[in-house]
Amino acid sequence: MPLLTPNLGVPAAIAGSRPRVRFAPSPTGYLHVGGARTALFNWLYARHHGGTFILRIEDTDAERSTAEMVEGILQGMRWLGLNWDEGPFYQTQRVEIYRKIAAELLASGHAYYCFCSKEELESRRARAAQEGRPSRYERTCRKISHEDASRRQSAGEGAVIRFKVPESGGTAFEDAVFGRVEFANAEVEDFVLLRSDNGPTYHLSVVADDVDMRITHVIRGADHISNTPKQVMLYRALGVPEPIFAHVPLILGPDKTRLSKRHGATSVLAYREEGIVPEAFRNFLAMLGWTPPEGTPEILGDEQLISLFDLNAISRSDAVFDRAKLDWFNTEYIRSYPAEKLLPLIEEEWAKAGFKNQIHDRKSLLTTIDLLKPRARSLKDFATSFRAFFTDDFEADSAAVTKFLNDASVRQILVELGNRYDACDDFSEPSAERLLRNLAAEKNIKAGALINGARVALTGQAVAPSLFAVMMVLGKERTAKRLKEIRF
RNA sequence: GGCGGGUUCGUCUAGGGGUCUAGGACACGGCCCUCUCAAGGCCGGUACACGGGUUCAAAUCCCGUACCCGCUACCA
Repeated sequence: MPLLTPNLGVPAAIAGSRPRVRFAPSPTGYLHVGGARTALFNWLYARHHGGTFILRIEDTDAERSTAEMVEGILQGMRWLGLNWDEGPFYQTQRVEIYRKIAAELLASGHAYYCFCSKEELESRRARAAQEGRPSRYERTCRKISHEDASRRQSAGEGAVIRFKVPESGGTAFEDAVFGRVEFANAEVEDFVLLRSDNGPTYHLSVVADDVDMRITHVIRGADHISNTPKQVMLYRALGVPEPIFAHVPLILGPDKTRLSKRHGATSVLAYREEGIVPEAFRNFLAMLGWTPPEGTPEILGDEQLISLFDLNAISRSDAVFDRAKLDWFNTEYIRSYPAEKLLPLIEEEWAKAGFKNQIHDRKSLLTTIDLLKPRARSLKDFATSFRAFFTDDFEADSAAVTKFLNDASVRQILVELGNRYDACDDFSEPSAERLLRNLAAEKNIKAGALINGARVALTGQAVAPSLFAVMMVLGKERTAKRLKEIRF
């Protein structure tokens, strides 16, 4: 019977203490949904165990990293509510650490200088590919004596530092999600640790930082599985205990290929733009590849997510990003939030849309929101289809007008209805309904036709809450006025 | 190509030898409710990639094939 908690090889001192996890994005792009989920899992794990969540920016690729992307990632993290306890640390500010470790590895005989030029390597690779041979680095410079290498290096000859990968045997690790994963060492090339510009390579900087930051659990995308043996070798060469690795499967587009722009929005900030509630997005992301214990509902707020989350319930197969399900989570959250909680989110939406709310009485604002929220699919609805509830400055949906306000006699009766509301003393839901139905009977028209027409006159939409509830929220004045003066 | 991994309804998944004529959620279809649209209630269809084993018994274990994903850089 295999236990579900692997990697028992980790020293108790590390495994037993409070976990320290990190999210380490590279600012070569915005925060995409895959990265966001990785960040979320790290955050949930840290919060569940009372551990520490660290943010580290892996910006060692000067060519492709930009300050804007860093800002975007930070914004995305904040919007998602993934607050970090330490950092953000920037790798470009920590290069000394990496150089020191590279020098250590060199001194201990675990690494060596390589003088092969990029061009040389490239043509060798091309040739190998052509001949159908594996295009691994041939370890040419491994033969150079330590003395010769140091001499050439200090004479100014360009060089990189490569790791000496064992030529036989295998390197295995126990993944918390995938179980035991093993690679033949012969498949792993002598990878570069330090580039000729003295900058670290990914493998060096991650391991150096994870060691330095005392990371206990490396929770990251499954695209890193193949990199892991290299990193494991580094830990071992350094004589440092390995962390627990947990690789989480990737998120795919609807066509089951890697999620990309062609599939629609991949930046988490785009979902903020679309009126998604952060908590709904978190819940949705958590369910992509992770399953709560049997019998738990799928709508899980942050506290529940934190208390239920665990690494062993993470799936091993990639998951398709399902927009319809995200929207469902969003509607569930919107309808479950009290109006007070919704209001600031809606105000943000109004600000984005440049919309001016004309209801200044907080109480009626909240009542209106409560009436509307069960029908909201997105926060955006409050600035678009629900517009007529918050301002007199609204347009009508033309399809709704042709469907329910085409008949001149209906329009005429609506004016009459407006007059009667004006004149009535008791403007309550039952009386408003009674009044309308009586008028319909009087004019020999179906109440439904009048109701539908009135709805469009009042809201500009064919779709809205129950008409008389709408009237109450609008108030007598507005209701009467909109019925008497239909502008469309 | 090589190496690593994955494969249960359209999607996320439950399940880990008999309890599976395979369960849930989203989506979809129908009906009810009804002033529209949601919501809600009821009903419904759709899945163990394929082929071989092992076993009294396989969605569950083994092997192979197919397909998909990842890695294969002085990117991360």
